[in-house]
Amino acid sequence: MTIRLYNTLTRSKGAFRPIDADNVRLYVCGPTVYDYIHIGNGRAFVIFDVLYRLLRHVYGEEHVRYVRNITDVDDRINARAAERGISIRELTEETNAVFQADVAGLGCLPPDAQPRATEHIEAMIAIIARLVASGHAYAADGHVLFDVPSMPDYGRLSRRPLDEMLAGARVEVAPYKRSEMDFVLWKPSKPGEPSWESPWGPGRPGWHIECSAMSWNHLGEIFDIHGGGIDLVFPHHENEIAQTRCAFGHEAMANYWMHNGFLQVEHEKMSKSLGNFVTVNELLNTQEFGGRKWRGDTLRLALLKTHYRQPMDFTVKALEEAEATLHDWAKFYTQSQEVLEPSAAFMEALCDDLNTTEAIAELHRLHAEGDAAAMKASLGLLGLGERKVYVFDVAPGRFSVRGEGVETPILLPDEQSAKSTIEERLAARAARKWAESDRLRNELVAKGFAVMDNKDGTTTWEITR
RNA sequence: GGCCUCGUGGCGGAGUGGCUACGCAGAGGACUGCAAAUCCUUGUACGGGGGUUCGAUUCCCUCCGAGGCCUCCA
Repeated sequence: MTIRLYNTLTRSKGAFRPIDADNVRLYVCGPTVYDYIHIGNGRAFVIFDVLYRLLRHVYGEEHVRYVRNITDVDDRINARAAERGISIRELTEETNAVFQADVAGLGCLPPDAQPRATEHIEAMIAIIARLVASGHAYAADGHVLFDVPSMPDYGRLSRRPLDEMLAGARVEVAPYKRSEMDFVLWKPSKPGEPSWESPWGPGRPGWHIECSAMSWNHLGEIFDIHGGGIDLVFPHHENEIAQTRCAFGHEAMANYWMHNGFLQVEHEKMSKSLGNFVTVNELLNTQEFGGRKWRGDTLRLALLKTHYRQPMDFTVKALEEAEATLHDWAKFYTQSQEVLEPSAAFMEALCDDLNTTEAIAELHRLHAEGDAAAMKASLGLLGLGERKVYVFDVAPGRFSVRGEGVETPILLPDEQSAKSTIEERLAARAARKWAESDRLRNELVAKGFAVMDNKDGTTTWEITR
């Protein structure tokens, strides 16, 4: 099965051919752990998790290596730690712990490695040393800078010819730079800032060098796919490419560059000033967005309903739709214990540059056709399909649990009272006391149960949240 | 100013040179004490203008509109 991917390098979609099919390598830029990730970050991690799952499915679980870094040295981290009066270590540990919980909540598999920048300073220094030795970098005033004009095809990824960038530069140029485009590889630290020894004096790495060092250590000098948000194309990814290619002399750093589109919240750009900054943590654990907590799979489905390269609008309405869809699906697919292969149409959609939108349309078809086993397998590739539903059938004096997804009866605080309310309601219905029956039903609905009367005189109830 | 993306039915959102996207919402019906759930049926579309073509929503040009990047924000 051939996967086709859109490659930012070529601005076109083409067949994915790994360097080594027994060792398919994927690198994704992870978070800078100074604050909780927002839902836009979450979108990127969910998308590349789906890619990871697809690669594992096609090439075999043992033959795919996914690396997602943790950036734990950064000026924003220093600033935030000082602001909160805690140590940098405390801040990054706390933030990373929440990040891990967030991505797990979104149903993302743990990557094969999650390297930290602070553990790769030596590798960064090694790369910088190679760049200095080969004339692609120079030390000046305690800094080490990448000499951009030394790389003729700098700008290939973002399609910014060097001369145009120079002409259009609006940056105030530091005096020690030879060219205004040159970027920092190493810089001196102020007192109190994290600092490491280096051949150019004590200091800390620039931002871009971290990813070059970590991908090199964990995936090699050249690898298959590098992913991230579209805003990273320039300058971050462009600079990573410059560093890695000039240090190791290959034609590429990664053969395929994939970038996800931006996300808006309720038709507006997400920003702190607009007050619509939505974190994954608050979606999962608080009622701040839309007045309720959201399940991770609901967020995930909502994120995947839009193709990853498109800009998307994140709305309460979309979440409610996704939640209803998953509930319906779960009632269906939990009826099957079997897990077969994903359907051919589903695979075709996913292999076509991760067309999750079309893949989801196929899930609706499988649902309509009653193919629960194929649906479970297909859902699994999207990281969905783990939802349990609790469906109870009750006749006077008898409760039974229905649905293969239910191993043990649930233990909700309201469960006992729900049971007795349902018994009461059955009695009221038997006596044709409709007002009483409706009152009890409303009571149950308010508590989060759906109540459905069957033709045979029994009642079915479900937990809806 | 430079680079880039997008503009599809009430809403969300795929895709294609000629053939139903899909979902939600809506309408009608079956079922129900009433509901819910489920099932059946059903309507509405490709920003404007040119061009290429037997034929364009789908390719080209242009205009209008929305958005992103151009100093560390996914």
